[in-house]
Amino acid sequence: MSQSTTQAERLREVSRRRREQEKEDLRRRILDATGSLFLEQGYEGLSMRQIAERIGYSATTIYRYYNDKDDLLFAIVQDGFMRFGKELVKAAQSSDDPRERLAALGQAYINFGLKNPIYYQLMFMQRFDFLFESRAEKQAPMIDSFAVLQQAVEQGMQAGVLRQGDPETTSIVIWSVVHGITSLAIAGGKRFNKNQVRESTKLAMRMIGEGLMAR
Amino acid sequence: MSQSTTQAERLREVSRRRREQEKEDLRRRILDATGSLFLEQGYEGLSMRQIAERIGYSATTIYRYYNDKDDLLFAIVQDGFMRFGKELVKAAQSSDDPRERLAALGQAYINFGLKNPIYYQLMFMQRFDFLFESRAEKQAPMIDSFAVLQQAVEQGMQAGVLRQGDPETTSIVIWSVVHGITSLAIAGGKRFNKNQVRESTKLAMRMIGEGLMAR
DNA sequence: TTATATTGCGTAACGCTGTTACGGAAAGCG
DNA sequence: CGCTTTCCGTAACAGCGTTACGCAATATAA
Repeated sequence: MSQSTTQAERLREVSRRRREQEKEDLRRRILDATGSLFLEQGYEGLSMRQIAERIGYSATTIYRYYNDKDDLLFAIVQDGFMRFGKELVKAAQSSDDPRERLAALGQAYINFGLKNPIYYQLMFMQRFDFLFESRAEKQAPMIDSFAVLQQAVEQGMQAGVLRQGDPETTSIVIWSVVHGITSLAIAGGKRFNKNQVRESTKLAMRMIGEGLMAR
Repeated sequence: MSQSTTQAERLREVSRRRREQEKEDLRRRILDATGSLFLEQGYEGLSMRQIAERIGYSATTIYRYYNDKDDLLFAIVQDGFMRFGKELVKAAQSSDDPRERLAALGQAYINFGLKNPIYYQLMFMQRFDFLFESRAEKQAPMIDSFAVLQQAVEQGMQAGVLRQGDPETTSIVIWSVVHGITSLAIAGGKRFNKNQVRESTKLAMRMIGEGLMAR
């Protein structure tokens, strides 16, 4: 029955796993609470004490799971980039045609920003520094998101749809366009209405089409 | 000699002016201290008490000259936009050719961001909300800066250099490109080196040239 | 079962922050 | 000289991120 493990040893094992699971759960609860509170209060007005209150723990407890507030925010940004990356991947898979794929990527980028403005501001405007900060090599989600675009660009070049050149540079320029429109749309609020966003997007797409695509 | 004004009246007048001048001076000193401190400490880590200490006053005194910290920051942003606007105007005046003018504007925009990264982050990333917030109709510097670009676009369209279309939309798209490159260059730091910035700028200019210019 | 070791968490505190109520000193003014 | 206005500092409030410390509960071993 017990193959070289006593009952006590097995109990110790499951007990250890349960405690690890509880730790993971609490860590997740902290992250979720931070996320929801962040959506309500925004970047400023997000405090450790409020997060703690929401999950029913003391503020100091958070420090057993995250080094400091920046660490917690970095996790939020990571979470955002994972969702962002998924949207981009979904868009990239929506078509096999490189041209349509790039258009879908651009639209997916802008849509993400418009649907998650608070997160977008954190990820790309307020804490832009996280994007390039090497945080114990844990910045995979950011890199992956860019990789999706760059890969599409490379495919476009190989297929002869995009003009030849450095894929990274081309990706950066495309990123610049969609980021600019997105951030302007978010900040503009009422002054920059939906129609203007749509028109700008349309014109930007055409500009990319005629400025970067091969003919 | 005294044309219907007594000496006492004249004294009262100059005294009043002197006090007004002193108020203006102090207001300016607060703004300058905030600016220099902001350049050193950045957006976070800029406190009323530090500003006060730098000018030799109590922290509460600042509140006699600015409503709150946001009001003070708004003044800083205004200051930044005045300098920004001047750079743009200078660039616009550098050439009579609409094509060259637009290129100069784009380059001036990017240069401003690279030379004043701290200010650029405040103006266009951290407190982007100031851009569109109507603060007692005091947002002229922001509007003016955009106006310079939009005017150049209109001239370009009239001259047949730029493709016909809504000047505002075209301006937004151009702004998006330069803003994207600038913010990426600032945030990227070492990862996004000067050469990449130059290459991206060059490609972006060409994209604008072939995507928005008439042929 | 009992004793020891480890883990998990809260309390209290430090030095900050933005902001306000209040009082006192100085200057203007008749 | 006396009154009024202007100007500014002190003290305080509530809140912030963060840390040192200690207690209680649990796990482990005898």
